[in-house]
Amino acid sequence: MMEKYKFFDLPEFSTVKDILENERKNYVITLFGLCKILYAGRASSIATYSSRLITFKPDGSVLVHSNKKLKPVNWQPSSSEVKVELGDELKIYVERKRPKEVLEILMPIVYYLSLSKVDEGEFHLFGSESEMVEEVVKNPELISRDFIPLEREYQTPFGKIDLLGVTSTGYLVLEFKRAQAGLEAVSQLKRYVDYLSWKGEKVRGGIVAPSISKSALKLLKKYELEYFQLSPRLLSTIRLK
Amino acid sequence: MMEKYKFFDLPEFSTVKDILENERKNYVITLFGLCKILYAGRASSIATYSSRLITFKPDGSVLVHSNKKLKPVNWQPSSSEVKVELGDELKIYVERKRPKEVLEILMPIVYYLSLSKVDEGEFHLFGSESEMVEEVVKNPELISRDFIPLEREYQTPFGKIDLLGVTSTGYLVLEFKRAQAGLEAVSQLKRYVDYLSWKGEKVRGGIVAPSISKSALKLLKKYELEYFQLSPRLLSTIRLK
DNA sequence: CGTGCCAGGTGCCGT
DNA sequence: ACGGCACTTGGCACG
Repeated sequence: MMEKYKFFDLPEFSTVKDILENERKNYVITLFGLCKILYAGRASSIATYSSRLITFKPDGSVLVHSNKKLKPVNWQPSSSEVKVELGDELKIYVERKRPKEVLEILMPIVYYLSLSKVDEGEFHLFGSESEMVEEVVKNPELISRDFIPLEREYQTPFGKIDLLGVTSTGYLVLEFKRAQAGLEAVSQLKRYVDYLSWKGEKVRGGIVAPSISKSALKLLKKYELEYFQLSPRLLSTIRLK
Repeated sequence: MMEKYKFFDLPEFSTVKDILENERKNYVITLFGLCKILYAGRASSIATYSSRLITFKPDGSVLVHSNKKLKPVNWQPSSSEVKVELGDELKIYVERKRPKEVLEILMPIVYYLSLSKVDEGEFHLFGSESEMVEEVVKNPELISRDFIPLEREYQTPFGKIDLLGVTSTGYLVLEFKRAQAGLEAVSQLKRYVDYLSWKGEKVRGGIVAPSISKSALKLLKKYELEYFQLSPRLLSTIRLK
């Protein structure tokens, strides 16, 4: 019977190697120790010797955390291979095939190692962009009296339109944003509208978002596009105090 | 003298509360246990009871990890406040002021708690977009014989231009990408070129990137923009085998 | 597998 | 603080 968790105080390098090689698929493994880290792949980086927390997940993901922020200092996405070499320092290589990337972790000392039987669990998120689209499809009058939705995720050679519909004046392209729309949202919408125009269609375009930045609104008007205010619906049972 | 690390096997709720309240600024604290998680803020979510790893950093960031992927299931960015309530379950509230967001962690059991004195360390990254711009500024002939760089990060009302320069035919707007350029890059460039055109300037635009997607290239040509192939330089001492 | 794009994106730097 | 934008973006869905 596999244990739920285990802790090794000042483990020998050989113990760390053994565990990383044989238990990596069964447990989330956390190392705390001094480490220097070299990364080479899409970019390259050096993190000088410092004490950090390193986490290995069963799917091959690796995270190296400092004492600040959410993002790891270095990392390797899932389906990475782990190799360990013994020596004066413990050397851990984490390699990814495509794109080819290598993470090299050098550890003169490992203060502790822990094994944790972590589960996946169920997870539900509310308030996504696609939920906004659904709401408009169900209640097209949120956009205008004469709006008729035609197709979600309408494919063009230059990206897909969140929601394509028609009004009395022709096609209406809608681009949804769950948070405030910025310049990028306007440029994206413009790209889709341009495409339909090139095809000779009569077409309008609109951003659907809870808010829009001032410069985005200015650009929107320059391009003769429109803005429709709509917020994502959060789960009613979860409320801020 | 503060210890480098510490481990608590099956800690009492009161111990967890005490440590979270008094040592949070000094150590990275890791909890392993069963937990259910409610999140409400920009969106809302529910993660049902499951064993997960929870990390509290001194700056207030909190990460809840499952056994898969790089990204935490739930999280809270730095400068969040932590409150702990005792009861049948341990209740941990992590609150953020702006935007107002709450993370509620319910734990019927904590298998272990660990304290780790994690440091920040030095970090250097090579191969960023700004390094590509620097290279072109130093060697403008990488673009063309007659290209003269004028200004980096040139501000327009519709975003900033990575590098603005002139050639014998007028202005040249350059948009850099460290990885393959896609449709978004082209739309972004078009936005800047449009702006200078509206101002009545004679202007060309180009993407500078190691590669460009097929559809992006097609769009680029539709818009009469250009593509210049250039890769970011990685650190020479770090090489893939 | 390439390509597009959303994300509770995060983080950084500017006004 | 607001806003624009890069990021080893990560992650997913779809051709």
